[in-house]
Amino acid sequence: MITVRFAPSPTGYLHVGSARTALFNWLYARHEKGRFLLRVEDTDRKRSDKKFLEEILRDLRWLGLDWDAEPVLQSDRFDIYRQKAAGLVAAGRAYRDGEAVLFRVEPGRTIVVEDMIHGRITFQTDDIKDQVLVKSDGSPAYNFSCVVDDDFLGITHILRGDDHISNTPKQVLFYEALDRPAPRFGHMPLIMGADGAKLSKRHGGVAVEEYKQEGFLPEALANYLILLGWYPGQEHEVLTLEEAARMFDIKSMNDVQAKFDVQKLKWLNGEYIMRRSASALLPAIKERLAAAGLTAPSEGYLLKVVELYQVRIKTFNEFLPLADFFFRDDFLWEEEAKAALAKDESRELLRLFTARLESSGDFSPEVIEKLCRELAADRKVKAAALIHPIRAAVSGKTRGAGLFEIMELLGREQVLRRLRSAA
RNA sequence: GCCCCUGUCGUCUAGCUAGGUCUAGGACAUCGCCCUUUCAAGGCGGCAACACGGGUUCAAAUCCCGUCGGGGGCGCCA
Repeated sequence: MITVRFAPSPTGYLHVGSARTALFNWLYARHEKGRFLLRVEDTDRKRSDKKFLEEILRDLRWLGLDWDAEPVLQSDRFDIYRQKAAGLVAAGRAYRDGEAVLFRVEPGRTIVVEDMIHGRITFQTDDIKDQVLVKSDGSPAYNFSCVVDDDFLGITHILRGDDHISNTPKQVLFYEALDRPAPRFGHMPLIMGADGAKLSKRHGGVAVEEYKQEGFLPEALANYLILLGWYPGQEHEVLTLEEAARMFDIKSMNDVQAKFDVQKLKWLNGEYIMRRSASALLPAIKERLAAAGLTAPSEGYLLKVVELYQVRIKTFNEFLPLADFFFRDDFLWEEEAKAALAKDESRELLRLFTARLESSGDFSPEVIEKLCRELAADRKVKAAALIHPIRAAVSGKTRGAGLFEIMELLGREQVLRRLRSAA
């Protein structure tokens, strides 16, 4: 059985690149019916914070990941590392330099790593200097604690970022000195920003949390992230984690760095939003309403609004700017909407329409539309010439859901009030 | 400076392991048309790539070499 791990360092938020690493490890474990473990690399006590760890775990769960054992903390295992290091000193493989312990790297050797993603990679020990095992303050150096713990946890496969490639020969040397079998390694290319530079804030966010706040669905983010470096095949781009786990094949992972494309993420998110039932979208929408200090008149009302708009938004944050008028009278007016009411003829049409609407007892979309088209015909103008001003008066927007459905939802009183004040 | 990874449309990629079926396929983005009260959604269509230079071969996106480009590493950070 295979065992893999994700080893976050609790010194900050969960980076989307790290999230992708975690995702692929999870995918591999689930596909192989193996185990997925978490190890917390909190050896730097000054920078590590329990709060960060909790956030990271929360974000991993949010993405849909689960793990098979309680996370192991490296800060609990300092004695072990020191013991192992002392053992290497006793065996003559390491030496003390003050309080620190250094590993002696034998020159003139070639280290060959059969990488699961890149294939064979060779290194020369001449390029590697002696390695710190234990620092002067007694804490373990990264590569050493990493090896000790991966061995302790029974890790069989290490899937990590390309930035760890140069750590690999050092770690291989440690396994050898410890007389322990080394796991298989697989290094996946890093994600870059749209301009090819390191992914940063200006590319649209680096933290998983930021995407959550932007209004992305975890399923969409996870889906997008696994598409960066792995191709499930045509017709299979939109898939759940479970489907991905079933189809996953580490041999088909790409060995080329990929650029993070927010456009495609948005498209995917839009796909998820539009395919989901409106009621499933309610919690996220309610959050946005609450943040703006708004409330919906009723659950049923909100549900209908969402049904009307879920096909038109790519993220949840796009909802309110488009649909605020359903929840407040002081809604946002687009400049183009104001322009639609600027002409005297437009307001004249609006007044005539308002009068006809007032005298109608029925307020169904069909009747409103009939009234609208009749008036247009009577005045010998195109229906659009009337519809646009009405939309503007009622919503302050030039775009949105079908006007007659909007009006029915808003209700007779509210619509008439807005029409009168706009005319 | 040294070491390592890598180079197919703007982006993600299929194809490369076993060279011909590739006038290089799909998706996102973009452009146009249809639908239509608008915006979406949907349908149809267009634009768009084998980094460059050598070599091997009857034949190269696919194999080999070099150049150039992108990225990572060389911490008592992780």
